[in-house]
Amino acid sequence: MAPSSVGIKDVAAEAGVSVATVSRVLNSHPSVSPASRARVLAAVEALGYRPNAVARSLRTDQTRTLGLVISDVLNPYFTELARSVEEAARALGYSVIIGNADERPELQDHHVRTLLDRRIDGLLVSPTDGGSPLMLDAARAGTTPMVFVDRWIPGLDVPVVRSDGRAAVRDLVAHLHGLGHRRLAIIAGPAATTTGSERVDAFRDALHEHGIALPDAYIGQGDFQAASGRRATERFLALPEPPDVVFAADNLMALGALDAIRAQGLRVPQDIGLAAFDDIPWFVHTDPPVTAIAQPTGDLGRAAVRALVDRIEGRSPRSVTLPARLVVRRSCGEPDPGTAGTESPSSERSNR
Amino acid sequence: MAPSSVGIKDVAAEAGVSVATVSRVLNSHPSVSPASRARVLAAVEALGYRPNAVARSLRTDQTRTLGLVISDVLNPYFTELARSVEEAARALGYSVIIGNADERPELQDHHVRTLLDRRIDGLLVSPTDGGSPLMLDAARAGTTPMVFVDRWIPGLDVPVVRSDGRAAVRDLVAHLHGLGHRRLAIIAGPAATTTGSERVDAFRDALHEHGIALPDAYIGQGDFQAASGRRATERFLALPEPPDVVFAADNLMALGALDAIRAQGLRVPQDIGLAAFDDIPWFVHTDPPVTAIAQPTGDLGRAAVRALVDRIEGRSPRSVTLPARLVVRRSCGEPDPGTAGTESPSSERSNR
DNA sequence: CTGAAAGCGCTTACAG
DNA sequence: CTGAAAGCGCTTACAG
Repeated sequence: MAPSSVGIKDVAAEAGVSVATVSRVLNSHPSVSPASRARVLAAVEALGYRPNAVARSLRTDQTRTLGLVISDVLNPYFTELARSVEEAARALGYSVIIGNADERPELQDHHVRTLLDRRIDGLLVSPTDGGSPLMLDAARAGTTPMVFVDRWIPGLDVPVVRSDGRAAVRDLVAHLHGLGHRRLAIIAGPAATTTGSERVDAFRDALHEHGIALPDAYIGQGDFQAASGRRATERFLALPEPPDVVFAADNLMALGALDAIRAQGLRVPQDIGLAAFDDIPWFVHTDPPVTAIAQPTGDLGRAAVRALVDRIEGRSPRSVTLPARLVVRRSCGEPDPGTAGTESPSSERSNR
Repeated sequence: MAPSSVGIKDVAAEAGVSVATVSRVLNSHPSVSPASRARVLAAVEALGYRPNAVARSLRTDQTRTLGLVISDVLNPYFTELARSVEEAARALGYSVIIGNADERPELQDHHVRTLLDRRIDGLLVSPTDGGSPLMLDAARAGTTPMVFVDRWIPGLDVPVVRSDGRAAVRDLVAHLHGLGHRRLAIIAGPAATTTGSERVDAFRDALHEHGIALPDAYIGQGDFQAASGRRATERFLALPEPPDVVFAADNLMALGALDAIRAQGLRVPQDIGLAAFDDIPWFVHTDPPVTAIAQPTGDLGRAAVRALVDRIEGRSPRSVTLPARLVVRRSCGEPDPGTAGTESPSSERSNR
């Protein structure tokens, strides 16, 4: 039954010691006699006592809690990131509170504010925009240790844990070029986000290496969510010269692109090719399987937690950049037989 | 710069009033003179003061926070549920802390315990098992208001918000029967979970109405995660008489089933049909599009929050059961032309 | 090894 | 309308 209204005083009374002694036992302070310890433990057990974390936090000024503000929970990439963050944090004795920004700066700020008010020990953020005043203030004040993950805000003294997709994008463009595609379009994320602008830049640069230009009409402005991918793709398809291939800067916009393509009764890759940034399990089973750039999501989450906890505990972590890699499937046309990068489903999901 | 170490005392000093007055202004207590209010507000602004939520919670004995323990974050169904829960909670002035059980009872208990220690105002749970001692204790003690969502634990005085899939399962079986399928198999969730057992029962009952039996060999034991769906399907395929159609009791096991089917080089629906409980955006684009039973996920989340907040505020909510519905696509064979239940992508995702 | 006491940052009767 | 003071449930020097 153990009514949770039991306090440390009740335990002290039951054990016949002072609350100080109870507290010491609970915090495994060395100087407690074995006898007292046993009595306290017995009382704790008997009463079903659980320390009030709120009171403890107020007193110790630490919550053993990390905040994680992600851009979009409906995005499997962030969901996987959140999972690995929670796991790594738990291993170090921290809880994590997740805030979902839904790609909306105001919602992001709402969560950051709430998290800060709760006095979390550290904050992991994947910023939805170029830096709201609140975010800039928080980062510059430095009161709460911060680390950026996936996306970041330039010019701030905050470690960044992310993956670099430049090489993979270059591989992708080489792959597309090899298949004979020349009209290549991209659905970009918001220019204010680092991943939004970087992926376009990397794409443009890679095209340039092949002597291909990236006309404005081939840059669709998306917001990393499905609906924007659909709209951008509709616009591409309405062009006098539609692209041969569309590269979606994240998996949700690729989903939207598939919606748009399907709505027009077109086929992938015969009528138009599709590739995506971020690889997810479903891409193996879409019609056709989608060629994608895979990030080492689990590693990113773990590295981010490590960096943040380093900061919290007074060490000075450095930024971490991990490589992404191209996974070729069939959505841009048949690759030459024997091309590397294809995979079996078992190898692909072995770590789930 | 507003160092966050500013406390209410600093504000009081700056405004030339007592901390009591500052507190009253912050909590919009009526009896404060306009002059004092203005001075306090100015001081708050000048110092960038933010109340310490930990201290406030300790004092008021409420955290304005809801806990949500879901079975698996990697499951898009729960992710969508979590999103709607957070949204509904936020509208009522509550934050929500999500705990991911990963379908593991110990992990579920870990999160429940942590949440209770943090003195959340209410707890929403989708139990991973039939009821751990901790969960039973918490529910019976009633110290923290609780509501079950999706799954529940029988015999407890805790409101349940869920969707009833019986009718939809019957529709599914009728659909399969109409297509000429007679050997129907199911990949079940853990028998200890309500959704695990209910879906098998509904399936068995529906088969019975058509004079079809459900042999043990056609019941694959899964755990709602992808790998188990793969294993169960491999076993089905190795049978002397493999089933015509496999019904996966959730979307992740359907993903696993697709993996297994693809690994054997078989085609859906020609070689074997597939249907799933839970509909997700990707099912429109898999090869082939997957026939699924859709739950009103957003409504469930909202209803769950409403019920929980009712409990917290002293009202007595009743349980809520919403219907699920069958969405026919092509993964079990071509439906007769003109059959209802098919849909366009736009109508389908109009609420995202 | 142990206990009395102060104090973490707030809120809220209570008295004026 | 306002302030002094108590107290939420803990932890932790301090003194013994």
